[in-house]
Amino acid sequence: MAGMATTSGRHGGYHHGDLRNALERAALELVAQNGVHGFTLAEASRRAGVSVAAPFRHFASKEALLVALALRGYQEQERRFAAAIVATDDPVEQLAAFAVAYVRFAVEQRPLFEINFRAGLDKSRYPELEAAGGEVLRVLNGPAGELRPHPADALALVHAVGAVAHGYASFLHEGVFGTGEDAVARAEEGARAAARALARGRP
Amino acid sequence: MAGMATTSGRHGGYHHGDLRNALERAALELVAQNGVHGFTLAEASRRAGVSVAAPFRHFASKEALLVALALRGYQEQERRFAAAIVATDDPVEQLAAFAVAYVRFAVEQRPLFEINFRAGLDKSRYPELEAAGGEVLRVLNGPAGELRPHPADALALVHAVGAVAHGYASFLHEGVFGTGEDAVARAEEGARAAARALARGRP
DNA sequence: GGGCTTGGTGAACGCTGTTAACATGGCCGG
DNA sequence: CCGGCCATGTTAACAGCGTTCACCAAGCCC
Repeated sequence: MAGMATTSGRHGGYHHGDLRNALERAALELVAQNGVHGFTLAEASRRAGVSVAAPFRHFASKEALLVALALRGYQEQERRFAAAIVATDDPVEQLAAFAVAYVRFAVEQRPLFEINFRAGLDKSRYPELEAAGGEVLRVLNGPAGELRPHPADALALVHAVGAVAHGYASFLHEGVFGTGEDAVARAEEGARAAARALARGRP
Repeated sequence: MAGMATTSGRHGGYHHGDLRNALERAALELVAQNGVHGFTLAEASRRAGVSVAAPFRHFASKEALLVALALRGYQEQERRFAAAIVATDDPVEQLAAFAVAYVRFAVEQRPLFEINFRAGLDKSRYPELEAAGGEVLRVLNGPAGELRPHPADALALVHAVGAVAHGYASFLHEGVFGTGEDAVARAEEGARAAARALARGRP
């Protein structure tokens, strides 16, 4: 179904009608299959049923397509983190839920996670990325941040929990915990336990 | 000096004499400048003063060159982690030193760090990598591991500290802590504090 | 000193990203 | 209703990349 040129059938011929989205979806498929370095604009064009030059009507470059997806990745992180945090009032459990949500995002949206952290996108050349990344942090701790207790070192704590969750996610993808659902569970449990330990172990 | 064809001058002409090492050094330079995705075998060949086909006498593919460097990266991690751990007998401080060493490795050997974790090398297709990665863990905790107290959950603790250190290193490279020496110090300090909190916060 | 092995060369292939010139067709004003 | 415009497709071309192949140079060993 991904090889069809159109989704609604209205634009049968010369014009695709929804190429931008079709390219983004094809890109995610390719990243899922071959990793971010194995994604190719030409192959994405083929899957969308379009010539290799067509994508440049919608994206300035291959990198720009990845940037668009990276933005979606940051938004998705934001959404998931916010949902995790409002689920409880206990600040320790908020951090634990944040850590678990981080690992789940890396697992369930692996292509987005890879694009965000392994595509080598130069944030200084794409200020939109910088902004989106900051936005994610702001959800956790900022002016009107969502975390309840707001101690003075809340930012440092969020950094520490984010770091440990990121590490578990990376190690999971690296195969350190093995493969399969067991490995995912180990990573989630490790991240949760580490978040609690960090939240309590800070004087 | 990296542009010269020979290092010792003995092989002036047709044969390079030390091409394998020259290519590895050129590759590290390129990764340092352009990131792992911006490294090009052709450019490395040019810097070594050799034709683009020459590298294939020493490496089966571009990926194989990266694998060779990844092995060096794992060895370097091993060396640094072992040194950090023998510096003290206090198990908590051993873990803290390990975390700091992890961040320092990422900073001082950034190209190796990037090749290890961002090159997208398929460990299942390069068992040597799998083995080298396991070796690093063995230094920290294994049969005859170096960590002193060896509680039952020592492996989980090493995973947690490794994860948080990896996260701090990644966030540092991502620019989360800003740029410059201050950012490095913040990452090191965060990793050290987190390691201590984890080491103590585990019942 | 002749031949084998190691390690270079140059040309060629197909694939990639990217650009330029041209084609199509949906839509909007007359 | 229709003619033209603009967004969005096409084809053709280019340079750079990884990789292979046939050929060549030179150090080495008997």
